[in-house]
This record gives sequence, structure tokens and C-alpha cells, in this order.
Amino acid sequence: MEPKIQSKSWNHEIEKEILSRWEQDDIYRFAITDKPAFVIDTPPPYPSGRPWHIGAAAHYAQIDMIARTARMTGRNVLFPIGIDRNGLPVEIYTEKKYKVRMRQMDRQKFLDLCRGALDDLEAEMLQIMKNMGLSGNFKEYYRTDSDEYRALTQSTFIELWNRGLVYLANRPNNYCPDCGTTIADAEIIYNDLPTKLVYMKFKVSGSDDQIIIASTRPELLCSCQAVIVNPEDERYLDYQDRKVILPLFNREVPVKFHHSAKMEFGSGAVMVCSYGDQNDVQVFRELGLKEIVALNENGFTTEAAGPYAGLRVNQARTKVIEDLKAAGFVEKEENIMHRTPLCERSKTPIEIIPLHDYYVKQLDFIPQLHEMSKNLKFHPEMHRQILLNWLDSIAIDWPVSRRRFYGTEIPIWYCNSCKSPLLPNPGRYYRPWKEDPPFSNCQKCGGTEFTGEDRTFDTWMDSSISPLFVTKFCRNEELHSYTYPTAVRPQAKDIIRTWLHYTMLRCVQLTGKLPWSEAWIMGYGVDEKGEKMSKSKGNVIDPFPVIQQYGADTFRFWSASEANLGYDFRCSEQRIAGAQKFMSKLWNVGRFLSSFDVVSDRPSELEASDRWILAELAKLVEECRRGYDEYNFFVPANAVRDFAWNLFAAHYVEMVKGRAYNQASPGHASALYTLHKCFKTILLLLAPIAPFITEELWTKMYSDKTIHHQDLPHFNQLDVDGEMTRFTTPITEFNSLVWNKKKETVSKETGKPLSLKDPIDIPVPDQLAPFRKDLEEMHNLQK
RNA sequence: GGAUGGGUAGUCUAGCCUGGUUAGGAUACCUGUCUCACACACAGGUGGUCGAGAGUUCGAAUCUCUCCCCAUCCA
Repeated sequence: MEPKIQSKSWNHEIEKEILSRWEQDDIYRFAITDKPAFVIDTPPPYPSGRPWHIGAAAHYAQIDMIARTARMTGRNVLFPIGIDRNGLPVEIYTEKKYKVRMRQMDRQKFLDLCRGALDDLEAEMLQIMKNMGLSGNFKEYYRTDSDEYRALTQSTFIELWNRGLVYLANRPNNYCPDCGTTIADAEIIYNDLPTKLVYMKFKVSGSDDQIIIASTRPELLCSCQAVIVNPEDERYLDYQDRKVILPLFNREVPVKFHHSAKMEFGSGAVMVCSYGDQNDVQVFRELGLKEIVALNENGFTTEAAGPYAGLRVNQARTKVIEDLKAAGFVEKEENIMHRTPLCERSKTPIEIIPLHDYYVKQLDFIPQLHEMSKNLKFHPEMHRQILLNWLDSIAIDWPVSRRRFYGTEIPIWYCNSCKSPLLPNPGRYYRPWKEDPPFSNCQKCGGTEFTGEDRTFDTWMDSSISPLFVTKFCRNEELHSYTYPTAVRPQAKDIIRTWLHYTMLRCVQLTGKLPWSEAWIMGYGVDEKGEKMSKSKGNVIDPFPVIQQYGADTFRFWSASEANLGYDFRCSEQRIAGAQKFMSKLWNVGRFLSSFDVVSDRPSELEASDRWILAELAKLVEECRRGYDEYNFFVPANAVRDFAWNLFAAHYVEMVKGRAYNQASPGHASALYTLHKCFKTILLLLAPIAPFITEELWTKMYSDKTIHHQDLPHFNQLDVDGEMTRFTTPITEFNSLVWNKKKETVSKETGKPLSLKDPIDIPVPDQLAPFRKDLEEMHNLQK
């Protein structure tokens, strides 16, 4: 009766051995077969260095559970692993690390520094992903800055260009003076920042009246082209189309009615400048005003600012306020908190200035995206609304050009004589800023001199074709048609309006098809107070040391048992430790059962207790299946833990110990069969969640083949009498009753409460007659 | 201001869609126990006006309405 398993607790150091075994046997390889393909459009993580985010690690653990669930339900799974390496974060990281300025050094040297930095960060990232037990395709992991990836980004852009879906426009756009580039609406965040609200006196032309105008942007006075008031504001009814005179600049501008003027803000009259905010842009457009460019691309005031030209925004503001005061144009100043648009990356206030940028058409596609999104299944359904709200709020096409370096180059050359933009043929990776064009004559004018475009794409241009890249679009027709559209896009809910939306847009434009059939949206990992983790709050928990201390399976099981589908989940180390206890319990149940022979064939007659637990087991399997069907691992994780610990180990195992130990007992085989049947099922049900410990127990106890090529159990495969579950409550209550009695009874010999093995005289109720023998032996019930 | 989700014992959470026994569980706390797998365990216990109010109903944590509070996203 020696257990096959010796060690008394689950040692997660074993995970490393198991990992290398899996790697050697290459158990997750993917090839085209006649089974249905199941492709996961894995989010490629950005290697931004430590600390990583525990919520992100949990996210990847769960994506792996999706992959394992699909594999164990008969699908041919392609689980790509990629690393996102384009964009601002690495540029900022590199500038800091090497104390350099991107625009003040050789472009190629800067790119080389970035690449080196990414390589180091990436290695660490891949290692942790592997250690977490991700069953992805690490052998062929991809990078979004590889020639192959960038060539696809460029090819798809050229395709859109040729179809007229790209245009160049000069229009007011969000501009980050610090990053020196255009940014999309989706990249803006808003913070309340302290600022001065200045109440300025505007003289009404041809009268002694004056209008008070409150503004947080007095430095933009020079670009003011109108003053607007609300048409319902009785204070200004008489002023429509009259002129007011700009203080300091002595220029006349008209007073107009516009519904966007808020009566309760300041004096109710608003000056409209080009451009203080998005509302100014709208008013300029609607009223047909002529814009005056007050700020240039470096964030300095222009000639239009007259005496205030050539200053930074803040300097200009200070000086304008001083002069306004000196000339008696200021009624008062207030210190207020103002909701200020900031660049998501650099946290610099953005400016709105007219810029030449390339736009990808998206407005025309919104009705189609609306319609097609109806065929996209959301897990959970409630997060569909985030996408719909975003689609409804999109007001402009997508500006895709960026004045940055570490990104995919926009593949355009300009003819020096006729200035026409010329695009190369799709297929390879182009770097116009350093390469000669692949043509020698301008198609328009025959010119022979060209200038390469030096801008790059918005990184979402790269990210938004991930489902095309991983299915080898344009590169392997056979594989692409087998794998596209893909099965599922797993992602976090905060990038629905960027990644999810842009991917739908681009894939629909390029293939006419929705790129996936399901979107699986995970909530945030939040801190112990329920607040979102962020580096600025300083409440980020790094997953590295946690995984190192507790092991991958504990971390994974914690993540599954804590995060209900789509809901935010709390990250607390105490609860991770709680998950570890279950790993230990599972291990010990296995250790105990490993001392009994495995009976795989079902005996013709099963004892009542055995039929009872099998009925409960069937219920468990059904519930777990329900969870797995919608990739909600919260359900199986908690259901299996509850069953294994509180029913199977606590009650059933104790009830059948007698029969299990006694080989002469008539119910011996029935007990051994049922014990192992239950435990095998528990292991299979947990395999997608905790792949290491289940593999170890499975291969030690039941098979020399991996558990991860098994199928998830089906409840109708278990031949059970569902009626038996009616005994569950009476059985657990009777057991409690006996335990209570023993505790209350003081032993005459020891003076302590009775030990659980001491005899006691309690009759088994008639209702539980079928279980009488097992219960009597379990509790040592004697007359 | 708008949208989404949530408010259940000290803390966390299930149940709510499909109203019905003493509102499950975890953790913490208290008490006891080494009982032939497990003290990372076992047994027992304290602790709840299910955010507030109203309505529907024989009956509401669950359905309806109003309000308050929290989180996240968007103006």
C-alpha cells in the first residue's frame, strides 16, 4: 500500500522539468489537418520592462486556458505568440536609458538603440510567458517590427491607397508638442489640472458696452475669429452679428449665436480661436470661419501672435495676461480645475493645430461595421456596448501618419519636380527615408529625383492586422484559407475602441470578412481597494516575483478562480496563497489515491455511496462544461475546488476508506473504480487551468501519455443515476451530526473530546439505509 | 452630463436572468484535534436590517420605480 507519490506537497520546481518535456515532445504543434482550425488572435504584449502588470499576466494565463480548452474539445489550435515592438514607449525608454534625444541624433543609430533595448526586454517577457505554461507557438514567435510584419503593414496600406481609401488632408488635428507628432482621438486621456480662468473685457464696436469673456487660453487671442453666445441667453440677445474688438490686438470679430456656448460657464460668452479645443474646430467649420494658425509644430507661437511670437504656450500665456492686466482688460482671474486633454504617452497637454496628415477612411465603413458586429459573439455580452458606443461617437477618419521614428515607415516617395506621391508595389519592406525608390521615373511627369517620406504609421496600423499576419495573409494562401477568419480575439476591455475597432475596420476593408467569430473581453486586475492599477498611482503588482514564489499553476488557478468573465478582479497576495492551498490539497488527494490500484473497468454493481458520488460528479462535469463553453474559467475553477475539497475529500473519501483498504470487502473494486474515476475527472477538468500539477498527477498515476491530448469529460459519458444527488444533504448533515457529537463527548480516558476514530453510538437514519455500512465504518458507530 | 458594471457578515465573493426552505462559500477571528493523504490539514463556533426608500406579490437579495454611494470608460 505504498503510495506511488511520495512527496507530501506540490513542489512547483517540478514545473520546469515538465516544461522542458513538453518542449521536447512538441505537444502543441500545429499543422493543417481535417479537424476544424481554431486560431487565437493573441494580443502581442509590449515589452515595456518591469514591473509588468499582474492583471496582464493573469490575462495571458487565461488566454492559454482558451487554447487548452479548445484543444481538449477537439479543435486544431493555432496559438500564436507575438511581441509588439512598434511605437512611442520604446523611443521614450531609449531616450531615458541612453540619455539621448531622438531628433538630435542619427536616425539609424537611434533605431539600433531601440532595437537593442527591445531585445533585452523581450527576452525577459518571453521567459515569463513560457514559465507561466503558455502553450503557444514560441518556436515561431513573431515581432511587429520584423521586415515580414512591416512589409505586410505597408502592403495593406498600398492596397488601401490603390482603392482610394487613403487621403492626404490638412486639417486641425491633435498634436503632442512633446512627442512631436499627430495623435488619434483614441490616444488622448483627460485629467483635471489647475489653471487660471481669465475674465477679459471685450469692447463692443461702436458703443460703450463691453462683453466679459472668460477663457483658459488667453494666449490664443490672436487667433480669435468670433465670439459665440447661446441663442437662448437673454443677456446677449441684442448682440447678434455686432462686432467686438479684441483686446491687445484691436481687431474686430463678430458675435454669433451657437448652441455650444454654455450659459453657466464664465459669462456665457465664449471666444472661438483656432484652436483651443475640439469645440473650436467644430464652430470654425460650422460658421465657416477662416483659421489663423497661432501655434507651430514645435509648440511655439507663430508670427500671427505678433509681439508674442516665438514663445512657448505657457510663456505666451503669462505675457498676454500681464499685458491684459496692465491695459485694464482683465476683470478678474479665477483658479479652477480644468479638464485638460493630454497625450496618453507623454502626459503633455495636446494642442490642436492644422497639419498635413494621411487619413484612412473609416466614416464610410461605420454602418457596415455596425451590421457585421452583430455576428461577433461577445464574452461577456455586456461589453458589446463599449464597441457600439465608440462606433457611434466616431466623427472623423483615422489619421495614420506619425512624426516618429520607431515604427513602420509610410511607403511613399515624392517626385521632386511635380510633388506627386508615388507608391511602390506591395510585397517587401520599404524604408523611404534611407532607400532609393524601386522605380526610376515619375509616372506623372517623368521626373527622376525623389524624396522619401520620413514619417511612420500609427502603431495601430500594425496591430490592426494581427489576424491577417498570423494566418499568413498574402504569404500562404493554403494556410490562410484554412485559418481565416480566426476563432477568437481575446483582449482587455480598455482597448476596444482602438485595437478591436481598428482590427475590424482594416480586416473588413481588406478581406470583406469579420476577422473573428468571437471576442473575449477580460476585465482589469485592480488593487485591493478596487482601483485600477497604474504606474502613476504606484499600486502596480509585479507578477514576476509572485510567480516565482508560488509557481505557475497556483498563479493560474488563482487567476481563474478570482476573475469572473469580463469583470474586474482584485489582486491580493493573500488570495494567491489561498490558491496554493488548493494545489496542495489536490496533490495530497492524489498521493492518497495513488496507494490504491487503479480499477478502470466499471464493476457491474456499484455500491450506493459510489453511485451517489458519481451522480454528483456528473453534475460537476455539466457545470464545468457550461463554464468552458463560454471560456469562463471562474466557473470550473470554483466548482472543481468545491467538489474536490468539500464533497469528494471531506465526505466520500472518508466513507469508502474501509472498503478501499479491505481487499476482501465485496465493495472493494466498486470503491477503487469510483475513487479513481472521480479523481481522473477532476484532473481532466482542471487540466486547462492548472496544466502542470494535473500533468504530473496524471502521468504518475494513470498514463504515460500527456493529459493535454485527452478530451474534456462529457457528463453524458458517465452512466449515472442522477436521482442519487438527493442524498447529498442528508449525508453531509449526518456526518456533521456525528462529528459534533464526538466533539461534545468528553472521553473518560483522556479527558479530551472523543477522537474521530473513537466509537460512538448513533443510529444511521432509515433514509440513509443504503449507506449504512459505509457510514458505520467511517465513524466507528457501535452499540 | 452620458454609458457600463457594481453596492450581500471585518474583508472578498456566489446566488439575481427563470421570486419560495434557517442567504451559500472563502478569508480573517475564536475553540478544539496529529483521526492509518494532507496541521498548506481536520472538526466546531462568533459574525449579515442582502446600499436607502417606495411599489408589485400570499411571499422580494432576486421583479418595477426613485434616490444615494463606488469603480471604469466617454463628453
